[in-house]
Amino acid sequence: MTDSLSPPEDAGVDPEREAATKGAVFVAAERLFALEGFQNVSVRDITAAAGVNLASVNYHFGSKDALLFEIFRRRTAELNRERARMLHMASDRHDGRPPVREILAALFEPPLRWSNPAHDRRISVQFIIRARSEGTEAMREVLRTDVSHLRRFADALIAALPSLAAEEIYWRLHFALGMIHNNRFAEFDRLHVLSDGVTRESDVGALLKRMIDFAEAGFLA
Amino acid sequence: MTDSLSPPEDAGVDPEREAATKGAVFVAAERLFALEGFQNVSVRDITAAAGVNLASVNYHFGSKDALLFEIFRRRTAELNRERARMLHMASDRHDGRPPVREILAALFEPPLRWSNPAHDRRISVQFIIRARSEGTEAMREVLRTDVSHLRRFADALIAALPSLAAEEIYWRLHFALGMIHNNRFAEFDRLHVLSDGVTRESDVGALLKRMIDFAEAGFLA
DNA sequence: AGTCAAGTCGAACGAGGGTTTGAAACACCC
DNA sequence: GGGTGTTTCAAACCCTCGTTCGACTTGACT
Repeated sequence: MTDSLSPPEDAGVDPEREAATKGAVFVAAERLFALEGFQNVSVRDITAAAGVNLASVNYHFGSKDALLFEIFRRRTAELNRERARMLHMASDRHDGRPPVREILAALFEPPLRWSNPAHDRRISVQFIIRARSEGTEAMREVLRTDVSHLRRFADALIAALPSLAAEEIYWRLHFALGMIHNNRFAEFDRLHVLSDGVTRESDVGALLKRMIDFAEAGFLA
Repeated sequence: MTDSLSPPEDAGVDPEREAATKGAVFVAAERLFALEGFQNVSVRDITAAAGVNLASVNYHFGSKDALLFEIFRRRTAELNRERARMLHMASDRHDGRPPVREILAALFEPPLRWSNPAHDRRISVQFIIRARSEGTEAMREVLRTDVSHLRRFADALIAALPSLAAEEIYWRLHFALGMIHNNRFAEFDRLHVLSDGVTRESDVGALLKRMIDFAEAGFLA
């Protein structure tokens, strides 16, 4: 959409390869928004962190809200694509009817894999989670109405659990999603305090297994 | 804490019975914050909705943030008190070692009962949920460090599940809490769209049972 | 009636915010 | 090398917001 402005026209999904300033703004904004919250970050904060001029945000993105929305669209698209890919592969492995456990893995693994401390997109995951509660009206409109991606998962779960009413599936899917959305830095901090340091957020592999175990049991109950 | 300012000194927890203006501000602010988000509501919005003068917020509460914090403290205290009461009753019924299901009921039922559309505190629940992601630094400090209330539940669960490592309990408690925090109006809207209107948020009794069933299965897995 | 503290009111202050502007710098092509 | 379109820059604009101020009203007590 905004690519018509950038001369190199890389036509790619890689933000860092765009016009240098635009990419720097994108990256700095995502980081600050994810760490500090949307309303707590000013355009001046972003441009200062990116080392570019104040007017860059409005020139390259139109407005602060449009910048936010563009980050949101790109990151959610990437996440949904990865989830759909995993679900599709699981479907292929099981003649179109994957078991609950693999459906949940397709739902949980992408955001959790990205949450690895060594991973670049750790910040993207926090951004997406934040968008869910602090997003602008435009973002919330998308989140509320665009459920096509979730429908694939709901349908797969309905097929995997034929004895369960569809209404039940929807509610349990809602619960499972809540488990993901709660994976904010602040919540990990609290858990760390509560458990006296026993829980280690860094071991995302173990966390993924725990989440799948918990949710699978809930679905099979 | 702020009672020293109100002449009638009702010494109660009922906000509406304070000095008329202060109570009106409290109620209007809670409602607006819960519905619109903390940063999207100005002091002018609050005082206009309450039908009082602009300066009332600073006169009665000190600052906008202090008003937010006072609402937060009162509502979380009420919620924690109710949860502790239910946990205590369950403990009495089972010689100090209540089963998982009753512990979860003590955790889930208070906020869900208050979420009933007919209930006054429906708005308070949404306020508390919002505080978790959009709260001020002071609120997040409390949420991060004051885990004494959760510890009671963690201990009860550890006692109820002696074969499970404490680390596992903490993680599963984290998941269960995520299920609650996801009960925002916006999330219910999305679920409603996804299920084509099958799911009914209004039936909180059925929702409570579904949540307990799901979480109990996860703990017993 | 007089006094004093508490509360209310309209008005203004000052800071911080997003956005706009117009000129300068740059890159590219004929 | 001139011309053209794009990008960068410093500065300013303009609005909203939280807060404060000083005067006025109210009510209780002496």
